[in-house]
Amino acid sequence: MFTKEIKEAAEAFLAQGSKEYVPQLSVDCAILSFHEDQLKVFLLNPNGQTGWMLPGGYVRHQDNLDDAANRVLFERAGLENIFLKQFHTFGSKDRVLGKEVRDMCVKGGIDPALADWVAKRFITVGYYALVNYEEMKPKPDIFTQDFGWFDIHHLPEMMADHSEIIDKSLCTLQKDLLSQPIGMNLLPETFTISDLQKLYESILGRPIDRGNFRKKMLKSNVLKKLEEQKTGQPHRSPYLYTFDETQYKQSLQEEVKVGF
Amino acid sequence: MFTKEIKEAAEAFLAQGSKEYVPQLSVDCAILSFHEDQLKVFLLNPNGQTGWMLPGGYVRHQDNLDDAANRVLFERAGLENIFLKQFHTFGSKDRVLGKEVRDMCVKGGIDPALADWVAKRFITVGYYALVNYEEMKPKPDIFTQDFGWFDIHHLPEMMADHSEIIDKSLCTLQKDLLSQPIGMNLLPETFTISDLQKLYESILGRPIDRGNFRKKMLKSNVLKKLEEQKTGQPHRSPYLYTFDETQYKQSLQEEVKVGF
DNA sequence: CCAAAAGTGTTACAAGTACACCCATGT
DNA sequence: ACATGGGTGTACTTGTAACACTTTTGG
Repeated sequence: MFTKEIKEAAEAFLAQGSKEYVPQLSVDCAILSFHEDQLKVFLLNPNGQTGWMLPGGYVRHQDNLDDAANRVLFERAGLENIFLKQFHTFGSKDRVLGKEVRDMCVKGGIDPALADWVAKRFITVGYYALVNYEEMKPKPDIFTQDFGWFDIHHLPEMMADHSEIIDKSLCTLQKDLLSQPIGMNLLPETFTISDLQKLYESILGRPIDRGNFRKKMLKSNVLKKLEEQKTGQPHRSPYLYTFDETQYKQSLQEEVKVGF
Repeated sequence: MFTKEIKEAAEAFLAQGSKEYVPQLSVDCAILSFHEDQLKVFLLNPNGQTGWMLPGGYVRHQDNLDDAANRVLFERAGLENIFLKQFHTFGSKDRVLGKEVRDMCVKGGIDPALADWVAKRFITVGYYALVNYEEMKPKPDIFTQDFGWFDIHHLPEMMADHSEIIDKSLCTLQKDLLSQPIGMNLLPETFTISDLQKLYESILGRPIDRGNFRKKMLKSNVLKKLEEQKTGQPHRSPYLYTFDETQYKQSLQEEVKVGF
């Protein structure tokens, strides 16, 4: 199951972890992207396990909580300066991976005592990240046997409460859609209005009226119409757009208005 | 500074704490109420300190995170089954009360080594609670020298990052106001529309048009008009209202609609 | 009677909803 | 030419904002 090098790396990681990290605290990242008209989430399948999980990490004593989440993103996805937002902290007393952890150690010939600190009950802080599918460079860590993208509306069998975490991240994203523009992080540099609509529909999980979506988006001023058109399809060529970064960031910060 | 009994209780608490609680993790509660036309937050002033802080607590190994928050509410406010909502987790690496804790121990004649676990860097999960001012029965704990209600828009000097936590709780409540009815927890059994409006205005921090507020509230169906009127003021007697609990809870659960 | 709050109505404008219509493109 | 998606427009409904008018009350 483990090569000699990986086994040694795993032992080294486990041996130092109990000193280096804040105990019983982790961060988990729902890394989301948009590909083939689907909102997808990046998942890992750990060595010797059947279920899938979110990429996560621990919080070093000298790190802010957000630093830890950014580190996960950098180490697993090779991405920096990404849209990343904390959305909820999960603290059920049953959040324990003791069995799975000991199981993995035994299978890999590692002394399970080294992993005692990982086998405890963990509180995890959930973050969601929005990334571009093409720019993402997934990097497995030593405990990963497989990884990949999954349609967020059709998840595989998940470990522990990770499907609940994903549900909550999606729910938060849906609410954020109310008051914020979304897309600069998920779409390529240029795109059509139709692409943007498909993104919104995949997030909301329901169809949107074409004409109304178009009007609302154009009125918001975050889009810049380009001269180019997208060709190669058996239909009328749509115009390409790009985000006006200044306007986009401005409307990200605008406060939500209550109607009275 | 400490009586003998309190000193012993404090020592006992500190001695067991490092075993009983998840290390370096706390919950803090912004307990909010409405009184004298102001949105108020309940604060504590610990022994020998000049600044104020939110009531908080630690998470027992056998407790869910939410249980810990509910315990704080019960121990400090004598309240059960209260509206309580997690809103953010604060994890700056600088969240350390080492100096203050050791200072308090020294002043109180307690061995500072007992408080080593409290003096570390803490990650805290923020909750806000909505309570009825009259029903609240504040109970000081052994480390409290003073406590009281403060206008959330005019806070006293706060310890550490607690003013930031309160700001975020208020901001969250303002956003929640968009999609949820608020008031059943904060107002007495019966109230006038004007009372409700003052509550909304104190949360939002800005005036609302009287006529429009009234129409919007009545249209939402969460209010039941009573026969009684409120008398005793030198003006026209307003009708009293109460919340329709069924409708209220229903609209609490309704999902936010995005305009498309 | 009067000041001030309560209850109600009016109007203008913006936003959301549901369509219908023509246009452009590769096959 | 034609099916299909793209771009645009219209009519209807609903929501928001600002404000005016009347009613009721205790002093």
